[in-house]
Amino acid sequence: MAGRHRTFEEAIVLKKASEVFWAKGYESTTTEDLLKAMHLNKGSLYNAFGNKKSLFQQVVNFHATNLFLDLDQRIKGSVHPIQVIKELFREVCDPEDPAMHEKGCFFGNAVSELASIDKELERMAVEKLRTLESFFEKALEQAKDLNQWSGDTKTTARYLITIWNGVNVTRRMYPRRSDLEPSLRMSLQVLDNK
Amino acid sequence: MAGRHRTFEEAIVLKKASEVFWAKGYESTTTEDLLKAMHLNKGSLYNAFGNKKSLFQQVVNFHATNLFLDLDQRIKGSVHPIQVIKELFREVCDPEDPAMHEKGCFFGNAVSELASIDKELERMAVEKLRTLESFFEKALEQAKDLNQWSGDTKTTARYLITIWNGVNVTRRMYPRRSDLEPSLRMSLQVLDNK
DNA sequence: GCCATTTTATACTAATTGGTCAAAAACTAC
DNA sequence: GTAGTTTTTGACCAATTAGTATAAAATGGC
Repeated sequence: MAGRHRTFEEAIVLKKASEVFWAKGYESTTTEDLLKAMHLNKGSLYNAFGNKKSLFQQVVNFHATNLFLDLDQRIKGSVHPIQVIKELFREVCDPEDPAMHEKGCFFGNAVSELASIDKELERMAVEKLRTLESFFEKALEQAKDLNQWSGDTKTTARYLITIWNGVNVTRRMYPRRSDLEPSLRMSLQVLDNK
Repeated sequence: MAGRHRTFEEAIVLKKASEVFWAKGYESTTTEDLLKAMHLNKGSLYNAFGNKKSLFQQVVNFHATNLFLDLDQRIKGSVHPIQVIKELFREVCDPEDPAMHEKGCFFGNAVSELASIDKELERMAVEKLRTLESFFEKALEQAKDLNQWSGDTKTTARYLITIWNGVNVTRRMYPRRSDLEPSLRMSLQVLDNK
């Protein structure tokens, strides 16, 4: 294949784009915002990613792939799958970067914003949240096999994704860990069923 | 005071505006959308409500006033405050109009959308969600006084607002009542503490 | 009836939007 | 080196945006 090489790394510029979309949402992010963050020119962006919607779809997939790869790795080897779930929620309530609080969950944000705006993009974000739910389910099943937990896995997984969606809004109301911890502890009591 | 009278009812046009903002969010709602829904001309709208942001603020207050008036009434006379909370969540999971699912919670949507866009509007929506949380708290205290429930009211109220924020996203993932009910039942088990 | 005041209607504006285009630059294959 | 292909660059465009200006219509006090 002949022709000039790309001067940018796809993973790097997609990461940059995801930060902008994550913070500002889909509609409020302008092409100008993206160009600046990705250090690209207009032609390059449209040549490489098509258009704004297509870029967003690729960003969603990129973000999801990274997240679920990490989650799978964490759960795969673990002998304490319940702990993996708990740690995940702890990270949400007490992130290294406190600015994460105002960003919430990328997929949850997308669902909220796009539900009445763009059904195709909404369905895509919904699908990613469902994948996250299925990760919870997998972890619970694993814990069950290890006799570390008992309960209805499907119902509990759906309960957990609801807690997930919830804390990602509530953390904007109360960005301080100490304001979130007691109710989070209450939320996760279902994980202590032996 | 001389001059021509208004030909529109403020409450009616604010209701119309709230439906548009609720469905499409703040940024994606155009003045054209508002004008069409409110059956107003541009001049009338800007004369009566200032600008888009000011209109949004008035809509948020209008929506909140109506909601909290209704909630206060429901709880005021009730001898079963726990039931009032449960009914509220049932209505969310099984609304008369199924299209409500994709609209979610007006305030939660606003928080998600505006957290990184407009701090002033976000704080306003956060404040309304806090008021809703304080309503939960009041109902729980009332139940406690009636010896119908025991527990930590503050923590449980914060837990409930998190469930509220959560189901208002999860309902977009699963608009069917039967897909939401089991996990909702699990969520509300804390209300059965005697 | 007349004047002051307000609402309504519509034309207009300046800025921003997502997206296109054409030419130059950089590269591969031969 | 040259032809052919791709990426980069930046100017350009049509549509849409929130908001303004101006004039006509409607109202109330006198």
